[in-house]
Amino acid sequence: MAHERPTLDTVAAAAGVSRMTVSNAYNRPDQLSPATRLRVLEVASRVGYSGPDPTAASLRLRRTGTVGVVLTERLPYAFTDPGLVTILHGITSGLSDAGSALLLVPAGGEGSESLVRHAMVDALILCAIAADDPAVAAAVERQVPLVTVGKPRLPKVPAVGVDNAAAAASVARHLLDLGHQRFAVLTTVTGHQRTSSPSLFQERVHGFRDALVAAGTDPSAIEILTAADNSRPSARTDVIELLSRPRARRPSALFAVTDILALGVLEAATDAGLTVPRELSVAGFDDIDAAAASRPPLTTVAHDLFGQGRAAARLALRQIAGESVRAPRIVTQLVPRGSTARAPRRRRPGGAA
Amino acid sequence: MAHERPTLDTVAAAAGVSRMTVSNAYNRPDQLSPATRLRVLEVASRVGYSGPDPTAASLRLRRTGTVGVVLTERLPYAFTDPGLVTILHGITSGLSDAGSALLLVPAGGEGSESLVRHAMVDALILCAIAADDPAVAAAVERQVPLVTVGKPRLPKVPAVGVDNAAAAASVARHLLDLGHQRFAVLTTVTGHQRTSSPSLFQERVHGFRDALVAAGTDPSAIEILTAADNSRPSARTDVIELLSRPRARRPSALFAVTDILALGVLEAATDAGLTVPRELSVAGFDDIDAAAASRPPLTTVAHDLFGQGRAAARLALRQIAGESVRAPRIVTQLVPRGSTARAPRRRRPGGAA
DNA sequence: TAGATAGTCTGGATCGATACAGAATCGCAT
DNA sequence: ATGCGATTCTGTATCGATCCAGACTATCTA
Repeated sequence: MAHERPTLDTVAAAAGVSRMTVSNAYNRPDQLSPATRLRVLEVASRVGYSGPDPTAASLRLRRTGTVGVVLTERLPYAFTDPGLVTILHGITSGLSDAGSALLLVPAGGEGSESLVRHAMVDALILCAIAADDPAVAAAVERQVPLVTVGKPRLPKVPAVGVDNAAAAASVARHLLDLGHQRFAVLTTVTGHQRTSSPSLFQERVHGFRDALVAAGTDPSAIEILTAADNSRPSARTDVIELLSRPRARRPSALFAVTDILALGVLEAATDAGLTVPRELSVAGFDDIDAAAASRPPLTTVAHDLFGQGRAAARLALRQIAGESVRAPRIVTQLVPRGSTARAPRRRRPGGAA
Repeated sequence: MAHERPTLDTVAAAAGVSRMTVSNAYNRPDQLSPATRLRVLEVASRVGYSGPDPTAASLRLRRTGTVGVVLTERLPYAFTDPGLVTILHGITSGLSDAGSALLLVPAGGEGSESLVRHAMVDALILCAIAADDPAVAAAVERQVPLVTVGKPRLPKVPAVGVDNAAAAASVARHLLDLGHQRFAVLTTVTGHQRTSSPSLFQERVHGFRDALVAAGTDPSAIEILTAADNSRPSARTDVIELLSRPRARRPSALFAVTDILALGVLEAATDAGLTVPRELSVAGFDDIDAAAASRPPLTTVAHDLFGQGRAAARLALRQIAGESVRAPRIVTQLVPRGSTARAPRRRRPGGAA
C-alpha cells in the first residue's frame, strides 16, 4: 500500500482533505487558504506525489494544449531540409506565444497512420505531405482542426502556402519587361511526392508558361527541361547543351523552379562561356541564403517560410478556440538582382523558330 | 442526443455489440470476426465516430508513446542553432525507430515550468538547459525517466555529452607535439546560459590550459581572450591586436573554443598578414561543415551531434522499458587539417616572457 | 443577535477507453 | 448426441483528475 503510485486520493487521505482540495492546491491556489495549500503540498512531497497526471487532466478537460505537426516522409528527413526547418521554426514561434507545445508526427513510414491516429493533440498541421499519403486520410478522419502548409490542398481545410503559379507569372512578366522573347524553364521531379495532383514545381512551370503565352509569346519559344533532381550538378549538366547552342537558337532568359537549380545554371553558363546577365538572364525561386551571395546575385522569388509557419500555427490555434478562419494570403515577392537584365538586341526583330 | 460527440458506447449501442468489441475492432482485429468488425466500423462511420480517443487510451494504458524534448530558451531560438537542429535530428531518428512521437517543450520562458509539468510524455530529454532553469526542477519532480544532453548534469540521470576538457586536452597535445610553446585561447560567453556551473566553453578552456600546464608549459605563455559573442566578426576584431604583435611576443598557436571563432581568427590572420599555418597554427572545436571547406581547412574536434541525439533517444526509450541504463561514452575525435603545422623555429630556445 | 457575504471545502458524477475473466457460440471428431 | 477446444463476445472495474452544485464556517454588517 505504501509503495503504490500516489494519486490525488492518496494525498487527500494523508492530508485529511478532499481530493478536490489537493487538485486546487496545484491548479487554483486562490481557491483555498494558503495554510491548507502549504500543508497539502508538504504532505504530497512526503508521500512522493509529483503533481497531477497530465493525461488524466487532459481527458477530463478535453484539451491537450498541444498541436501536432505531421511532417513529410520519415521524420528524420525533415531536419535535413532547411526550408522545412524554417517552417517548423515559424510554427514553433506561433505556438509558443500561446503556450502550446508542439508534437512532431512522422508521416510516410510504416506506422505513420497509427501515429497520426494516436497523437494527443488539439489540432494537426499537415506540412508538405503528399495528398495520397495515408496520414492525410487518417488526419481528416480524426475530425480535429486541420491546417495544411504547402501540400496537400484539402476541401474545407485552411491552407497556408504561396500561389506558385502567380509568383512564377511575376517572374515571367519581369523577363518580358526586360524584352526577352525566347525562354527556357528548368524544372525537376519532386523527390518524395508520388501524388497525382500537380506538384508545386509543376505549378510554377505552368504559371510561368501561361503568363508568357497570355502575353503573346509563341509556345514554341518556351523550352522546358527537367533535371534529374533538385541539385546544382544535375542542373549544370542538364542545361549545358542548351547554353552551348549558337546565339540565335538559344533562349535569352531561363527560369529555374528552385534557386538550387538556378545556381547550377549559373555554373553551366560559366562552363559555356556565357556571361550572366549580358548574354543570359537567369531567375530562380525561393530566395535561399545562397541566392543573394552568388555571382551575379540571383533574381528570385522570396516567400516567407517562417511567416508561413507562424500563420499555420495561428490558424490552428484559432480553430481550436472555435473561431472560423480563412486561409491568409501569403505574399510572394519578386526580388530582382543582378542575374537578369535587358535582353540582348536581336539581329532581326520577329518571332522565333 | 444525436448531435453529441459519439464514443465507444454510442457505437456499441448502435451496432448492438459491447463497448469492448468496438474497441477490439480498432485495436485487435484478430479478436473478433471480420464480419462483426466490418459491421462495427461501418456503424462507426455512420454515427460519425472517428476512432478511439488517444487521451483516454493513454490514461488507461499508462503510457503516451511520446518522448518530450525540453529545449533551451524559448523554443523558436532552438531552430536557429544548427547544432541543436542536428541533435534534434538525431533524437528524432532514434525515436522514430521505435515508433515514438516527439514533443517539443520550450524552456526558459514564462510558463516553461508549467509546460514541463503538463507535458504528456513517457520520458523527458533535457537538451542544453541551464542548471538553474526552473524547467529542470519541474522535470526532476515529475519523476519521469530523464536524459540530459550537454547541460545540465544531474545526479542519477544519464547524460549524453562529450568530455569537453578531455577533447580540448587532445588539441593541446596535438599542438605540443608540433613543437608550439606560446599559446592563445579564444573563448566567448555563452549567450543564453546564466548558470553558475562551468559552461562547456569554460570546460574547453580549462581542459586546454590544464593539459598544457601539466606538460610543463609556463602558465604565462597561455593568453586567454574572450570574444563578445560566438561570431566570426567578433573573433576577428578580438584577436587582431594579438596577431599584429612582433613575432617574438606573439603566440604561435591559437585554440578557439568553437569553429565559428576559429574561422574569424583565420580572417584576422589574413588581415594581419600572417600565413596559416606557417606563422600561426589555428585549431577550432565542433567540426562544422564550414571547417573542412575553409582555407586552409581547419584542424578541429569532431563530436557527433547526430549520434548524441540518437543516443539520448535510445537512453530514454530503454528507461521507459524499465531497463537500467548508463550514459554512453561519446567519443570526440581530433581532426588534424591544414590549419595547424610545426611551430616556426625560434631564434633562441628558452621560455617565453 | 440575526442575516448577509465571502471564503473554503466536499462528494459524487464524469471524461472515454482498456484489462480481465468468464460466458456464449461454433465446429468437429468421436 | 456428446464432449472438447477454439473462437468470439460481454460486463464490470479501473485509470486519475476535474466539474459542479451546494454546505459549512467565519467574518462582517445592521
